[in-house]
Amino acid sequence: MDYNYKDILSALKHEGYKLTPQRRAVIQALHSTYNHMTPLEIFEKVSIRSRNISLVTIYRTLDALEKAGFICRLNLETGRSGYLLRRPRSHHHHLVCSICGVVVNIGNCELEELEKRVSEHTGFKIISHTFDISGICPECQNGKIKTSGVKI
Amino acid sequence: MDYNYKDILSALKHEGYKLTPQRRAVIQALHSTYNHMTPLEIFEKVSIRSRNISLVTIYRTLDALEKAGFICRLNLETGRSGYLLRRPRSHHHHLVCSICGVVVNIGNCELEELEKRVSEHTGFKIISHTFDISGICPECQNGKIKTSGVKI
DNA sequence: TAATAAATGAAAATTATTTTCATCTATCGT
DNA sequence: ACGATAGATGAAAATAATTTTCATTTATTA
Repeated sequence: MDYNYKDILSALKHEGYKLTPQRRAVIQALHSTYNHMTPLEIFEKVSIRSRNISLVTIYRTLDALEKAGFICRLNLETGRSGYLLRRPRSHHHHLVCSICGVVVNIGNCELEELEKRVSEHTGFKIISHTFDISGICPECQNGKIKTSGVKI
Repeated sequence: MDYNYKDILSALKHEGYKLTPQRRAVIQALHSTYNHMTPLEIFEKVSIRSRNISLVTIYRTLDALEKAGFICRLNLETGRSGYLLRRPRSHHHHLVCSICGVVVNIGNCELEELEKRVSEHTGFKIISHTFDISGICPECQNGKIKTSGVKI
């Protein structure tokens, strides 16, 4: 089950956040695509419609949304951060195309068993794992130039 | 099999890099610990012995060493980069303590099978994967404050 | 509708990293 | 050992991402 726009608004409100036009705009932007966006990209996207938002607010909103668990943060190869709506809500990983940046989710994470063995072997108390795969998506393999998202 | 100081020097030379005192110092610093270090930390460590190195050179040397495959780069939780000598040379992953930063290697990567399934399912040509686990090491679970490395 | 805690924007501050360019030096052929 | 030279270095500036500060505004709730 994915989060939708209304889900997020009411959940945020329930957690004590105020529903400002800026926050609505950021959530809407994230909700409108399946691709990851950097804070700057979100800023640019949101700014097309209304001039009433600053990049700082984007950063702050993304922090809040990430803490509240509504979005995923990607460590992009460039060292920057990319964000996308959490789809699905359950634990999953991301497959990111090195060329066009399209993101495909990988569900059915099968790493818990490995994680358990690692814990037993090292004595670490495991908090989390990240598993990101990069590769070339089918479209880019065919030489098409493409930058929009695809849902799988 | 790990890389050692001499291995790296001769391999670098063989690849056309000049063996400058600065590069020797960076390699030595990386070789002296099993923990990851940021470029700044390496700079500070190296600067204790000699004043003859600039942070820029650290960055450039790390780039070269990473391209040549002698060191691993970690995407730290802070969004910064941490570097450590490639030990062992073979494919492996890192378990990083969220508190003290100690790094433990995880060999016998068992993700190739998963990677293959992902490739078949999505049509992506897989280039690489990252799998990083964070947790609390045994020492930090016991409340000890500790910042030095441990080899496992 | 008023009170107020939280959110915002503008600007500056911080921090990481890269680039530019003049100078220097490790290496190689003699 | 010596000189030529491609490559390496350092200083400073440029770039870029992110965070902080603080005065002002606003969504919420009584």
